[in-house]
Amino acid sequence: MRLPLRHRPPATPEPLRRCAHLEALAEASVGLPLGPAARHLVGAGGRGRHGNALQWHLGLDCHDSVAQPDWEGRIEIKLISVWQRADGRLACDRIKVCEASVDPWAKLANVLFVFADRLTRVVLGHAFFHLGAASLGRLARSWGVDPHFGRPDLIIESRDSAQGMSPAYYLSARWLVGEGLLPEHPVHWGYRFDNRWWRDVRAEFAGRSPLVTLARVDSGETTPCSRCSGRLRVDLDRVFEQGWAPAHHTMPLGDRCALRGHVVVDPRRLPEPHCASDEELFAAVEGRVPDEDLWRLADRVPEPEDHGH
DNA sequence: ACGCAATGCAGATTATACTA
DNA sequence: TAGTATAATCTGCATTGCGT
Repeated sequence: MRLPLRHRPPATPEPLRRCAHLEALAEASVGLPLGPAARHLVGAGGRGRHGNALQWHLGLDCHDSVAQPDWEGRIEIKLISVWQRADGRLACDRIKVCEASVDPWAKLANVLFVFADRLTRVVLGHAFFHLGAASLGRLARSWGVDPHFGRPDLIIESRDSAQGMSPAYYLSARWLVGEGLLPEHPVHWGYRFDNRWWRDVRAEFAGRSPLVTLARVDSGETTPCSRCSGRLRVDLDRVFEQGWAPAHHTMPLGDRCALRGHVVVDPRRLPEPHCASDEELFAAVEGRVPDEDLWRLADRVPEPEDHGH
């Protein structure tokens, strides 16, 4: 259920904060696959595991739900899962800001939003956001409007549980679009997402998510599996038209490929990685990066002398 | 009537506490 | 210390509702 906001919006915006080091990392994160780090990281929780993986790649520890912004106490980092709509524009879900006991206005004062593709978990881009006078004025309308019928962009929602409530602040997906954080025009990167198919496949394979494989041939009825010596039967016309298609793994079936759903994707929809080779990106998306080959973005981006604070 | 997008619920998973 | 039960967590997905 929805509740009234607990924190009154500030009368004046907080100052703009920036950091040249974080800007360099954000720029380098294009084409960063989050899957391997999410899988291998100890303590990376199920729901927030890709957000934790991003923080690890940026050189941070995975501490969640702290009142202070993630980066040097100045800038909050938020991972947004995105997917393509039918017309090629990007869409996203609403995001959690913080627990209802924490001041969301302070958290949102300066934010780095990082957008990752929902199907492949590859970073597509980012946006720095400052809650300045204009955007503060818009978001402040959420204070005082009816939580249900006023359609606020910042809400508190709590879930009934036996032990009481666990209320938290959330930002609507509408707000992210309205503030221009997602591109308004169709994009060439990322994939559509079919949640019905995703759910059915996960249900069929004991809750495990489908494995992603890149199409390596233009035509025919199968494409080779990069994890084993088998092949994937797939509608390649659909792959190159829609971006991806469900696939069936034929025998022989390697250990990693057994008991999993499969999807084949058009590799041309992956972004050009800024800080990795194409082969590193492909291996990560296809889930064939051994622990010892796991690399960290922060180790590849030199820290500038002047952070420009 | 149909397909897609907005909305809100709760499943799936991990963290923590507790027991043997 | 290992194993089991309970609590806490947030995003993924089902449903609703709208527009064509």
